[in-house]
Amino acid sequence: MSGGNFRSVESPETNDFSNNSNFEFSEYLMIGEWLDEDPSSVASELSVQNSGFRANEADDSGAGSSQHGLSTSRGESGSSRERQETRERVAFKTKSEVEILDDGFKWRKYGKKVVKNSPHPRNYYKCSVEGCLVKKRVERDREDPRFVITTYEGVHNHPGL
DNA sequence: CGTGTTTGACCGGCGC
DNA sequence: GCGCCGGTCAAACACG
Repeated sequence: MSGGNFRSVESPETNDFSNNSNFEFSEYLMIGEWLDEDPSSVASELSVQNSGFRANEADDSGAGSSQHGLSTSRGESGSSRERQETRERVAFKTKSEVEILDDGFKWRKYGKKVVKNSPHPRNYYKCSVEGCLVKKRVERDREDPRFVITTYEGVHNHPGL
């Protein structure tokens, strides 16, 4: 991996996705956008939109240019309770054969676990940027392996935006 | 040499 | 109190 940049400034290399259908239509479904204190809106808001997500198989060169709307900065209210930042959870259901979805940021895998509820393993990623405590959870749909559930947790802090 | 990936073990919370 | 489940860390390794 050597994306280097988080967004824009893609390598001049030619993206040849022949064997693997690199559908750029990447459509993601916003499963839910809820806070730790508002789990009522889970799986309630379903929106189908088109973004600049791109599915890569292994080698990727073009950094997708995506500007998430994750900016629900919520001031800390709870006195002595939990840390700060790391509450916004956004689940995306993307139709992709690969789990490596380049959202424009670099992620470092820090663990893999198999949940009993799914015959597929769940991958845990964290932003490689220091100071950025954003975490990403990637999991496959247990009934539709062709779908990938990507859950973003937290907001990016690095000056990349 | 550095970074990131990989796998297993460990831990905390919750349920029973 | 123990068992289960999910989540995280850590050491080693692979690769550029």
